[in-house]
Amino acid sequence: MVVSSIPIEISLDAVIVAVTDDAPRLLTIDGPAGMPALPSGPFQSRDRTLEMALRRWVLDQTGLDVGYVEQLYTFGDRERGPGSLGSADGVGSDDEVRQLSIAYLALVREGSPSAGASWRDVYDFFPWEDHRDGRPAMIDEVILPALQRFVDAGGDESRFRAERVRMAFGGPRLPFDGVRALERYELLYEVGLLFESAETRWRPDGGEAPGVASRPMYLDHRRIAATALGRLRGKLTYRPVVFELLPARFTLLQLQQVVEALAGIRLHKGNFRRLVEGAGLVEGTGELARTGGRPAELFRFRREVLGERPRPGVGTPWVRA
Amino acid sequence: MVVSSIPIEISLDAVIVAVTDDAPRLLTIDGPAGMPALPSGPFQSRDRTLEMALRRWVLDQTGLDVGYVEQLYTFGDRERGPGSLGSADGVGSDDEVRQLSIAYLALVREGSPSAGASWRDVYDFFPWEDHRDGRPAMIDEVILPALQRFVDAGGDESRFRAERVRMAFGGPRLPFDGVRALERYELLYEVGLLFESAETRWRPDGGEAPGVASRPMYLDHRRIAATALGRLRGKLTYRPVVFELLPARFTLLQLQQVVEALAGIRLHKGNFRRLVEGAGLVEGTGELARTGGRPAELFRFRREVLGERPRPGVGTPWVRA
DNA sequence: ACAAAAGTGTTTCGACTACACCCATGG
DNA sequence: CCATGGGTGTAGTCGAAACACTTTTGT
Repeated sequence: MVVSSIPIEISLDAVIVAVTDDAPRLLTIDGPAGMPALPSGPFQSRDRTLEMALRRWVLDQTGLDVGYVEQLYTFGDRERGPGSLGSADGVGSDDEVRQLSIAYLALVREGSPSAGASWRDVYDFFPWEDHRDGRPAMIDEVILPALQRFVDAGGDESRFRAERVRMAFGGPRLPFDGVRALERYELLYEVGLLFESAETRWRPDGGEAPGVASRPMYLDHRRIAATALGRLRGKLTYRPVVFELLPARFTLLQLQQVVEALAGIRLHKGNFRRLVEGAGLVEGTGELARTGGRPAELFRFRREVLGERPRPGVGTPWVRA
Repeated sequence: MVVSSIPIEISLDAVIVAVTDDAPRLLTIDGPAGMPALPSGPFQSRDRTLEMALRRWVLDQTGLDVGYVEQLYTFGDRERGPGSLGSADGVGSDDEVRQLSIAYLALVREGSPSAGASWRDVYDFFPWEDHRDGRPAMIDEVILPALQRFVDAGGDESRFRAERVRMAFGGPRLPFDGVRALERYELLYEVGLLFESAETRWRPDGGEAPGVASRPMYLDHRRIAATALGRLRGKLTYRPVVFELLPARFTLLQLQQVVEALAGIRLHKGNFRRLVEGAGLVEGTGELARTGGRPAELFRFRREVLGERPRPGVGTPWVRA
C-alpha cells in the first residue's frame, strides 16, 4: 500500500501466437533499430481489468480479436536486457526510469493484422527448440561445447553450472524437456551466445563467442517470448488450449501437427489419435475433408471434457524424426 | 513502451507460507478495520530485480529471510474487491487511483516475525479447502445448496454456471481437485457467500445469503492467497518445493504431514513412503529420531533428483479420512 | 500388554508405449 | 500401382492404488 514515487513506465506486452501451415508464429512489430518487438500497449485506467485493456489495444492496433488470453509474468528488472541474471550486480543509479512490463500470452486462430505488425516463425528466434526434424545440429556443434566451456570456467560454481546445463538441455538419463525453454534461453543469453546486447557476453578465452544463429528481439522481448513458449508447452499437456489455434472443425492430423509445432517434437500418429479420442477431447462430426490421400473425418472439440477429466490435455508421447 | 500518466500505486505483496505442527500458516499483518492483510512493500527502484526488492522489505519488515520465492500474479483490476468478476461492469470514473499489486509466493521454514505480523492458519480463510478429516460438512450443507440456487437463477447461463460449479467442486465422476482453490474462491465470492465486501453479494430471493463461516481479509488479499494456495498445491506435484518448508533432516512422516497440510488431503502412508523414496527425492541419513512410537530414520532431500527426473515432486495418491 | 508409529510385500489396475499392420483415395 | 495420409490391434511396461501385514519403541 505504499505509493511509488519514482518514474515508472508500465506497459502491457502481448505474445500473440498462431499456427499456420505447421509453423508456430508470433506477431511482431518493428521496434527500434529494425528489431522485431512484441506488440505493446499502455496501461490505462479506463478498462476494468488488465486483460480487457490488453484485448482492447490489441484490437485497436492490429485488428486482431484474440481468443484465449492469460497473464504470463511481470518483468521489472532494472536492466531490462533479456537476462538480468549475468551482468551488473551492484546497486545502480536511482535516476533512470523503471520499466515495468506486464506480459500476456494470447492465442489466435489465424490473422490478418493491420499494417505495422507481421507474423514471424517462432523458431527463427529459438532454432534450438525445434526438434521435429531431429535434434538440431547446432545443439551439439555449438551450444553444448560453449556451455561446457562455461561449466569448466566456473570454479567453485562448476557443479552448479553443470547441473543447470543438464537440466536445461537434458543429458544421459534425462531427456530434453520442451517446457524448459526459458531456462535454455537464459543460459544461452548468460553465456553470450545470443546477441541482444553485446555487453554481457561471456568470453572464456577473451575472444568472441561464435554465437547461435538466431533472430534477436528488442530489449528483453525474446526472453518474454521464451517464457511464453515454455508456458504454452506446459499448458498443452493439461488444458485443451490447442483448440484455440484450430478452426472449429479439423482433422486429427491437423490437430497433431499443431501440437507438434508447439511442442517442437514429432508425435506417434497411432497413439496420438487414440489418446486424444480416448480422453474424450474430440468427437467426430460425420463430415469428411479432402486431403492428400484418403479423406479424413472432421472432428470437433468436446467442451464437455472440461467437466469430465481433471486435467484434459494432450500428452507428448513422442517419436524420433 | 507507453508512459502511463494516470495515478498508480504499485505494491509488492507477499503470501508467506510456513507449516507448523501440521497446520499450513500464512503471515499476516493488521490491516485497516482490524482485518488481516498480506504483508506489502513498496516497489522501489534501488533493487535490481523485483524479487530482490521483495526479499529486502520482507526482511526489513518482519525479520524473515525467506527461502523460496516465486512471482504469483499481477492484480490490477479497477475494483480491487476480491472478485472483480461479478459486479460493476461499466466503465467507471477515471479519477480514482489505480492499484497495481505484484504478488509473490514465499516459503519459509518457520519463523519468529517481528511485531505487527502474525501467523494464521490458512484454513481459517479457506475452511472448505481442508479435507484431511473428511469432506467439510459446510460444502454439502451450505455451499453446494447456495451454488445450486445460483445455477438455477442463471437463465441462459445456467448450463455454463453448472459447469463452473462442477469444475470447481467436483461431482459425479469428477473428484474435488485441490488445485482449483482460486476457482472455488471466486465462485463463492461471486455468489455472495463471503463477506469481504457486502455490495457484490448475490441474493436470489432478495434476502441475505447465509454465508460461509470463514475469516475475511483486507481488499482482495484473500483472493491473492487463494491464488497462492492453488499454485502451491499444483507445484508440489512436479517440483520439490515441500523441502523449503522442512528442516534439513526430517522423518518421512513429517514430510508426509507437510504435504497433507498443503494438499488438504490425507495420503496413504505405505505408498507415500515408497513413492518418495522410489523417486529418489530423499535419502536416509543413518540417524534416528525419537518420536511417539518406534524411532524413525531421518531423511534428507536429494538435490541430485533435479538432474534425474523431469518433474520431481510428490504426487497425491490420497485416501479417505 | 498395548498404543503409536515405522516400515515392508504383494496384487491389481490402468495409462501410455512400441510396433505392426490394414484401408481408401488421387495421380 | 504406388504415394499419401487415415485408421486399427495388440502385447508389453511402468507407475501408482489398494490392501494387508510385520517391527520397534515408550508407557
